[in-house]
This record gives sequence, structure tokens and C-alpha cells, in this order.
Amino acid sequence: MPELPEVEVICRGLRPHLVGRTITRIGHSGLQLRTPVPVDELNRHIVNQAVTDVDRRAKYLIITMQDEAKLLIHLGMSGRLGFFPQQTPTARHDHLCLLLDNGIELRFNDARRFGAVHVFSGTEATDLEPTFFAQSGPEPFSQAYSAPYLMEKARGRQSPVKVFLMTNEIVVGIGNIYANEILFAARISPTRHSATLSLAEWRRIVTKSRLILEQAIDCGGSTISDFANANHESGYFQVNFRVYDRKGQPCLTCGRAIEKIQLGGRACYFCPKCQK
DNA sequence: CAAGTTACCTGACGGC
DNA sequence: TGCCGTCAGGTAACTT
Repeated sequence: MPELPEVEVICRGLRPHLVGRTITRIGHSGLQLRTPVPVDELNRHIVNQAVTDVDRRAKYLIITMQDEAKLLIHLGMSGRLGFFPQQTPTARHDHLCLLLDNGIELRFNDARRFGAVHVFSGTEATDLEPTFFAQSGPEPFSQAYSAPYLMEKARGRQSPVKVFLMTNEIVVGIGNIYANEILFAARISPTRHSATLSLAEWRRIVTKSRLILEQAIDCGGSTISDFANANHESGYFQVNFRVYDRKGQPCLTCGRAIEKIQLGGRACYFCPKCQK
């Protein structure tokens, strides 16, 4: 999926087009995503309601309605959102359409169907933190994401630090691409056992996490094959990739060939000289 | 409990 | 041209 920067960019792109608009009708492909699309709940809690806010928590987009009901959208690996005039023919893999009161439709397209749609009534949505997000760790930009916090969480953990950083209950929003980039920027080997990192090393990880994610957001996210923001514009952070997808290419710092290994079932890229 | 594996699903790409 | 295997940004449910 889109990782945190991409979802943040989409969130900002959606906000001005959605806030104040009323959703007048929904359309559904009939196919199940990661979880079934709650069509009845959408009709009950979202339709004929005006949107009051669009936010992000972890990699979820949160659309809040006038009566406090919330629509959560997760883009999975291949999910995309776009605005189209109502009469535009729907595309293959358009799974959810939200018709707005100005004749524009917000369409959720997801080829792999790893995405998800959740609806909460006003009552259910009053505090999603202790319920829906109970297992979700802190946001990378929050105070709670700190070196002492990571050091404590890593105590006794044998798992490679890259796998640890990609674990949602530790910190949300960091997926495969940015985990690679953050560890390169922090000069820490992705294979290090989490418990062996010093407080100073965790500090570098926290600082670089925020720096890399912020830069990616400023670039409009990274475009890989199928990511586009809500206005059909592409991001350009990928030109800043220093290790991701650069197997065999020279490290931009020392010239050594970037290596690719498998870690936690995912492709992992790093410079064996710069990252210790 | 932690860590490793599998599954979900389609599309793109490289090799032959 | 096309067939086949491999891989892909995520996450949760399994097993070990």
C-alpha cells in the first residue's frame, strides 16, 4: 500500500473536495475486500450525511460525518481513490463509489482487494482509540514515539530491527519502503536484533523516521506502479530512494553495492558498509 | 509470548 | 505472441 506518506497526501487531497459535501448515494461492486463492505451500515450512517472532516490514523483514512459517524478506508496494497464526474464509466476494480451532492463521485479502486472499508455509528465512533485502534502503536510524529519508548518495547526482542519497525503495535505507518530508507538514513543494519540497539541508535531512528516521512509527504508520496493521490497526481519521492529497489547499484554515500536480502518475508535493501 | 509462515488477490514483468 | 513463475506498498490468522 501506500504507506503513511501516501495516505497523508491522499487525506490532504480529499479534504477540500469532501468537507461540506453531502454523500447522496453509494455504489458497491458486490465483491468483498479484505473484509465485507458494510453496505447496510453505509446506507444507514453515511448516506444523506454531510462530511465534516477527513483525517488519517495509521494508514486509515477517516471520514467524519455531521452526526459523528465515521467511515474508515484502508487502501491495502493496491487501493486508489479518485474523483470522477458521475457519468464517467466505472473502471475495472472500482469497488465503492460515493456520490456527492455536486455530481462528483469518489471511487475506491482496488485490484488486489486487500483494502478495507469500516463504518461506525456516531456512538461507536466517539472513541476509536481504545477499540478499533487498541492494537495500533503511536504515530511516528507523536511525542509517544520516542527513543526510550522503542528501547523499552525492544527489550528481549530477537526480531530484526527492520521487522520491528514495520510492526503496527510498535509504531504505525512504516511499511517496507520507508523502513528500508529510515534504517539507511539512521546508518543501522536492518538485521540487527532489536534488543541490541542503544538509546542513541533509537534516537537516530526516531529522528530519521520523522525526517524521511516528512520529506516523502512534501514530495507528494512515492509512486510505484499504482499509487496516485485523490487528484490523479503522482508523487515523486521515489527519486529520493537511497536503497529501496537499488540492488547492485552503488551506495550514494560510499559507492558499495546495495544488497538485497529477505527479512520477515519482505525484500530488504541496505548498504553493508554504511549500516552497522 | 515471540517469531516465522501462510493466506488473501490481481497485475506486471522477465525468461523462455 | 504467450505461457509460466516470481514478485509487489499490508495485515491478520495461523503454526512453531
